[in-house]
This record gives sequence, structure tokens and C-alpha cells, in this order.
Amino acid sequence: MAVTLADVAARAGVSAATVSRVLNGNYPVAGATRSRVLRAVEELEYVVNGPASALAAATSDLVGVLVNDVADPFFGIMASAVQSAMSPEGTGTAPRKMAIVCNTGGSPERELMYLTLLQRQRAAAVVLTGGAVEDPEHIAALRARLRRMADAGTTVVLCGRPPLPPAGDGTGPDGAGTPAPVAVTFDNSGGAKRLTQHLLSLGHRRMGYLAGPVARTTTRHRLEGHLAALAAAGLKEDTGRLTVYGAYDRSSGYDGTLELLRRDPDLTAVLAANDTVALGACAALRDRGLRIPEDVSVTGFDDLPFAVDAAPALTTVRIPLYEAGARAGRLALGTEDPPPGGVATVRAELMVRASSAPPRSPAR
Amino acid sequence: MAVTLADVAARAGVSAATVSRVLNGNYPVAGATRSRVLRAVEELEYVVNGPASALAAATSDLVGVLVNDVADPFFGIMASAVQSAMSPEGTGTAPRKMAIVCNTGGSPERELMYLTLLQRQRAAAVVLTGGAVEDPEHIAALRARLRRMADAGTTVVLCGRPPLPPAGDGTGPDGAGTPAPVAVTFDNSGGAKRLTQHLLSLGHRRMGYLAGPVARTTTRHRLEGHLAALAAAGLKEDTGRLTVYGAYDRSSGYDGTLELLRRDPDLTAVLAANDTVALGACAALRDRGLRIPEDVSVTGFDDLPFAVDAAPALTTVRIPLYEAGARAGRLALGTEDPPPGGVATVRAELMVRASSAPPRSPAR
DNA sequence: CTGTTAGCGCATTCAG
DNA sequence: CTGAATGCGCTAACAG
Repeated sequence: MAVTLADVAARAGVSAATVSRVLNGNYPVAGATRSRVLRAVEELEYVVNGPASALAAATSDLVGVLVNDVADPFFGIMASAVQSAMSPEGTGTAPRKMAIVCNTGGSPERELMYLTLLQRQRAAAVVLTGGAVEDPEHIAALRARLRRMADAGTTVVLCGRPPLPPAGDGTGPDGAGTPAPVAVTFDNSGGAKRLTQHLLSLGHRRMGYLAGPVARTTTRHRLEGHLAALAAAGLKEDTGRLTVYGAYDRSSGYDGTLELLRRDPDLTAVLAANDTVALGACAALRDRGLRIPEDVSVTGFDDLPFAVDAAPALTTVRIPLYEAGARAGRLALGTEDPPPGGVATVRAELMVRASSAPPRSPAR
Repeated sequence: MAVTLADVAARAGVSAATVSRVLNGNYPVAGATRSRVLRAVEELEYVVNGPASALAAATSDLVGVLVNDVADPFFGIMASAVQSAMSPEGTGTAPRKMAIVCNTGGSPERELMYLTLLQRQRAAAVVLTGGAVEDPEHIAALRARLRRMADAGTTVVLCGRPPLPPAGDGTGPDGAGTPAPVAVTFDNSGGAKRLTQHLLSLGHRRMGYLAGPVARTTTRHRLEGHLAALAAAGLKEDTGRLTVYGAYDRSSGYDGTLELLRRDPDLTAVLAANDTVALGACAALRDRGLRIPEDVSVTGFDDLPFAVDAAPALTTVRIPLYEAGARAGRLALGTEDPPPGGVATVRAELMVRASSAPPRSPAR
């Protein structure tokens, strides 16, 4: 049906092996025959059969990128960056690798399911983005699956999540064999700490915290940074009372803020787990007739593109998502050497904007 | 190295063919042997070799999704929806098809390049999202490429773009052979028209229009709807003078608004090509000391999630991106029958919110 | 219902 | 530098 290598070979008057060689360019071929083959390829509009070549070469040019939610710019930006790393810079050269973006929806089952699919495709590499679920059972399953993939030659890169905790239960040789996956992690805890310190320095003492989903590394690290800053300021007694967990979306921010207001009508600041949640928080506060930042300060996290356009512009913590994704992409392709220790932490920078200001009545 | 079908067959004491049959479930197999095989699969942790099966079956389970920009929620939402259509509803069943999201960056070359990659992978289907570039040369190349893919058995679905214009130059049999790709189009023109009518009815007469990139179907259709409404109101003289082209991003909205203000300092409304551009427009107006909507009304397009949280909340046109994407996904999989004529147009609904109000001095 | 037999299209030895 | 032969792992006819 479709035109094959053999057709091209016949047209060019050479053997299939020669055509294969010029196409892959890994072998010496005479200039004359090379151009003759190339012309035949053009004329026949030949397109390599990916599956066949993957089978024969036992390698594929697919790179999987797992994200919680493509529709969320947080992941969209990272995915876009990973993909950009596949194309060899400016030149219009076709990338040999192709990124597959897979939506897990944050569900552990779907994460494993997509890994199986990727494993089945014999993916060259896989990049796991975003926070990890902290369920021990899932971690064990994930570790096992990733190790099997790594053993089969798939490069595994973590982006935006910490390295997998070591096995611990001593089943099988751990330190030995395949090395742990390379990780590009975010300084979530440090960023959250600086953010809270910023609010503390403005004079805030009664702050509500809208945390992300429970049992997620990102959620935990951000919350820990926040609590650490509170503790350092001698405010640890409030811990927990003004923390509400929810999803990383607008409505969680809205509902969570109403709940916080119920718990403490006099709070002077709301720290949201991310920018999207912060938007919901702002909406809830406005609906309650509270002004931002005069009555209540609001902060986000991530510094997504829309944060600067919120009204008022959101004070937040900037995470260089694009740079991190690009780096993860290069690590996946082996274009960049892994960092010492296998873990690179990208800095989170405090962005002070209009949504934070001193509280109405400082220090309660 | 890896465990193969043969290994499983040996362990289960059956032939490779039988294992293949239980795995694909398309053939009758005795219950006893079936469970024996399944157990062997479990014990050996066998994972099918995708490339090999694709080669043998001459079909692949990959579905390509081309988007201009994954980091843009407009595309992210559609991509997410397409992907959701791959999973058989509630059941935790693994999707047999896998969506590959490819970033074209809006570049025709990259669009063709990714199609080549997809063609190489022998993709089962490909979904092209977003507006099409209107360069005749590119259209011809695209049409040729899509036809070749369709001939090779790949289902082609358009989502958010109009059907390809017919060949016209009479090269080769056109109407014959493979049918034209199915398309899920947006009523961009109708939505834009209703939006402009809304502003007209409020009393606006001097409106600036921030168009998208030139030579894009989406840009053209939205602009046409706008101009049609103006013409119907007898305002055609202004055509063009108050239209500025730019990218679909915030900075274009910002810069374009400054340019519009230069051309007509007394304009009372700015219509942006999409919500992101509108955000930039709002920022520019605020920086110029103009209030929204008291001094200038602003409208967006698409009704992305953040539109309702802008301050003031954005009057815009809602396009059911998720529904459209899901439908495109089902059409790609053949789960849904194509609409009569091969083209389904989804309605664009006017969403009136706080960013539009009567002008300061009605009717100039 | 199950085993046997052929390839699918290509990348690689190994000779020449 | 090039051609001929072999097998990657699996599916799809055929037989039985």
C-alpha cells in the first residue's frame, strides 16, 4: 500500500540497506549514490515507517511527558518547554524525538497507566512533571515501574517534583543497578517561606493558608515553608487552624476563602497555594465586600502569565517553569549533563506586587 | 532483554498466537487458557511491544493533536478534551489510543513537520486545532499531506478551523477518492458580530479592534463579524482605521491599545481578538489612567477560565472549547458519526459582564 | 478453540 | 563503500 524502503531502493538502483544508511546518516555513503537515493525519496514521497524502524532498532523516538492537566498553564508551559528542547535550535531541522504529552489528571492510576502505554511504545525517555502523590503504595508501584523502564533503556526525568524516596524495605538491590532518575526540583518550601516572611514584615499576624490537595509533595512543601516562617516568628500556635486544603483551581480558592473567613473574620491576609487559587480567593473577598489589599492581602504562587494582570496585580512567587521544562527536556534527550547528585533545584523568586500591603491594624 | 510474547507463551504452555489473542480479546479463547495466560503475563510483568504490534497489524494507537501553543489554555483545553475522549468513560480501562500533543507555534513549517512525524508513526488519527494559516502555498501543501495521510488510513479531524478550501487548480482528481476531513468549526464570525452589536446597542460608535495575526482564519472571521456589524449599523467608514493586527498575547494587546489610543484618543471601546489580548488592553488603559468600563469598555473572546476573574470581569464570547475538543476526539476515534456534510459548527455565546458599559458621551 | 506458518518494514551484521 | 541475509516481536491467515 504505502511506499517502502524497497521501493526507494529499486528506484535508486541500490539496495535497501544503502537507503537505510543514507536516511540515518550514521554510515559512510558515496556522495553520488546518496543524492540519487535522496532524489528517489523525494520523487516517491517516501516516509519512514516508524514502528518498523523502532522494532528493528529496538529504540523509539517518542518522549513521554506526564502532566496533571494540560489545560493548566503551569503544566502547559513546562510541556511546551520540554517539547522545545526536542527541536535542534533555530534550524528548521526536524526533531528526531517527538514529545507525547499525557494528561494524568493528578490520578495515580492514570499516571501508572500512561507509563505502561509509554513503556509499550518503548519510549526513549519520560518526563514526570508536577507534584507527586505521597501515598506509600503508589510510590512503591511508581518506583518499580520507573526502574523497569530505566532498565529497558528509557531515561527518566522528574520536573517539579522531588526525587523518589528510597525503597527502604530492602526488596531487591536498591543502590545497585540503574541509577535514580534525574530530577529538576522547585524550591517550593523556600519560596513559600520568603512569601510568608514578606507578609510578616508588612505586619500581618492572622493569615489564612489555602493549601493544595492533600498528600502531594508540592502542597506539603509549600505549606511547610509557610509554617516554618510562622514558627520562626513565634506564631506556631495558629498552625492548622487557618489552613484549608483544596484543589488547585479557582473554585477551591473561592470556597476555601469563605471557610477561612468563617474561622477568622478578622484575618488580614490569604496565602493561596497557587495563582489560580488566588484568583478565586480574590473573587470571594470581593463578593464579601472586602478590598484587596486594604482589607485583606492576597498572594499567589508560580507567577503564571495572568498573575500580573489580575486586579490588583498578584504578589506571588515566580518559578521559572519554562527554563525548568527546557532543562528537563535536555536531560531527557541527553543533550545536557545531569547535575551533580542527580538533582537540580531551581530558585523560586518572590514577586511583590499590589495585592499585598500592610494590614489595616498591624499586629492585631 | 525484555520479556516477549514467546516467553509468556512458554510460561503458560500455549502458543504465541494464543497469548496474542487473549491480549487483544478479539478472538474466542477458552476461559481456562485465558486465565492461565493472564497469570503468566502478570508473573512475567509482560508489556506488549507497541512498535512490533503496530508493524504487524499495520495500525498504530497514536492520535496526533496539533496545537499552536500548549501553554495557552485555549489550546490546552481542547487538547485535554481530545485526550479525554480516548479513555472509555468512567471505567478504569486503559485507553487503547494515546494522544500526542504537538506544538506548532503557529508556524506552517512546523505544522507540516509534525504531520510528517505523525505520518511516520502511522498515526491512527490526527486532530488539527486552532486557526489555519491562509497562505495559498501552505494550504496546498497541507491539503496534499492530509490527503496522503487519509489515503493511508489516518482519520483527519479539524477542530476550530474551517474545512480546507477545495483544490481549485485541477491537479489530480479532487472530489474523488478520500473524502474531505471532518471539521468542528467555531462560529467566530457570528460571535464577533453579536459582540459588536452589544457594544453598538450600548451606544458605542468609536471602537478600536485588536485583531490577531494576519492571514489566519480565526483572525479573519472574527474581524469580518465585527465589520459586518459595523456595516449593518452604517458605520463602515471607520473600517480599517481603528484595526490593529498583532499576536494572540498580552503584550500585543498592550501595545495595540496604545496604538489605537494614538489613532483615536476618544475611542470608547476596545474589542480584543481574545481574552489574553484583552488583559493586555486593560493594563494599557489603566496605565493611561483610563477606567474600565467608565471611560473605555473592553471585550475579549473565548471566555477562558480567567476571564471571569479579570477586574472588571470581561465581557466576552464563550466558545465551548472542551465540548468541541471532546467531539473532535470522538470523531477521530470513530466513536461518533460525522455530522452531515462533514462540518459541525459550534455556537459562540455572548457573555456580558462588567467590562462593557455605555460610553461616557453616547453617540460621540 | 488452538497451534503453525508467514511475513510486516527496517537496521544490522557479514561478506565482498 | 555497498549488497545479501537475518531477525526484531507480533498479528493474521490457515490448518487442525
